[in-house]
Amino acid sequence: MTRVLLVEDDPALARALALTLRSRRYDVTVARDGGAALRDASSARPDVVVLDLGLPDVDGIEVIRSLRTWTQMPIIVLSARDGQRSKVAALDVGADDYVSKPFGIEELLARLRAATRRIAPENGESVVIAGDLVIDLAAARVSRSHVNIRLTPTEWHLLEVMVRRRGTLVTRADLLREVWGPAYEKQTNYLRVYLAQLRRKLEADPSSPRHLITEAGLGYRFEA
Amino acid sequence: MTRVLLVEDDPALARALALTLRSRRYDVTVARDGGAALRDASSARPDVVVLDLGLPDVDGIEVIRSLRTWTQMPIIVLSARDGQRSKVAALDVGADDYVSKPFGIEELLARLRAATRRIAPENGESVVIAGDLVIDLAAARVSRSHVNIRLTPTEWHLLEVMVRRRGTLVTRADLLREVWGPAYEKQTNYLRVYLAQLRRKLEADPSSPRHLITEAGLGYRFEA
DNA sequence: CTACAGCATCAAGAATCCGTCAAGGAACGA
DNA sequence: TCGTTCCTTGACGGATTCTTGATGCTGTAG
Repeated sequence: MTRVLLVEDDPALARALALTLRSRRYDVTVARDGGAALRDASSARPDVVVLDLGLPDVDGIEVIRSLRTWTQMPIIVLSARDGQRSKVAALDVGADDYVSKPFGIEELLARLRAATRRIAPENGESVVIAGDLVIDLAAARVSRSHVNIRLTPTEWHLLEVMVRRRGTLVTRADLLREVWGPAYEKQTNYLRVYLAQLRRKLEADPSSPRHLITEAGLGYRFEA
Repeated sequence: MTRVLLVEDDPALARALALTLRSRRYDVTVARDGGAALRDASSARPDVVVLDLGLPDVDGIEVIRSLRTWTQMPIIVLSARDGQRSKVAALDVGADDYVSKPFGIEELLARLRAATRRIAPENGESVVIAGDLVIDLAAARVSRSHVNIRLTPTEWHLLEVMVRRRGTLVTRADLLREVWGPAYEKQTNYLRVYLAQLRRKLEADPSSPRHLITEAGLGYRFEA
């Protein structure tokens, strides 16, 4: 289910939009101001952000800028202002799309579909095979020698990030940011603990891993 | 330079847009109808398509659909029709963005920037080949004669800086500043130690290096 | 021929990083 | 409510990496 973070200060509009989106099977979180938006973006880990530029506390442009310091998640901007200026500014600091009020709900839905479609085909093939491991990214399943393996949510999230970038180095900061959020970039001990757990579950010989490789001082790498 | 395929049947508008885009250092190809658009998209290999929906021969929606059968290049739709329907239809068959006429040129430029920013990280040609050395800057890997080589963080950082500026001299101060920080600009002995280590790991004959060249009195240079 | 400067090499102690274990606490479902 | 699962946190030994100083090499100038 696609997770949407809706940032909207007008309670009536927020309610209406959330209702419609939920009826289309989106998982919606609502934030009422910029502060809450930044907090929720890092805690709820949405797939897309729908952001109203007119917020009570901080400028919407600033919210976009803050988000873009640590994440590439798609941001769709809503705005009553019809001026070119805010439109250009929003897109330039990293927004992906812009919808002017008044807008039809169908247009917003179409843009949501377009935004999520863009992030979906990150790696086309969703089943990755590495030795006797089979990792299905779409279905969120892992098996070893045809036996299903249970992973906790955090374990899975970590594995997913590494597998999507298989073959390449993923820095510790990248992993921590992706899985735990930008506030945890320094908690490298989390990685130690979870990598050990993943290795115990996935590797034939956890003490000499063949897939979950440590790049000392830099980060980790998933090898197929 | 970013290549733009502009699909626009109105000659006046096409001229005006092409002129503006070229003044902003885009490489513009103009197609006057849907057929030409499809042909040019496959021959000119643009980075982005700007497509007017109102074409003389085929429906713009069909053009998008055809393009999407073989390419994921960003498509920005222009349209005089202000109806929700064509907007939704265009986005749903795979357009990335939609701009309603009349639009400001600044808005189009902003959307172009947003579209190219999305594809940018894919294009980074990051593999450098130097003799039997293969250096993948994105994946942070080095191999010699197809054998993987382990580098420590500092070794890698140093090599990365030199490879990114391959062929040109990199002064000692530049290297020290990049890798160890501005406070270490005088610690030239670090360079001696680490260059020796890199040569031992990367060069066939470390005592007569072919890639990691010393420029006496100045600095070092990476040769491919 | 000798002195010297600049660079290469080597080795060893210091600092940092990694894997592992275990325990306490939070969240969740029955 | 209770029990289970999952997440967080701290500690420790061992391995890796960084730093530092000493020593060797080479070409140039006096």
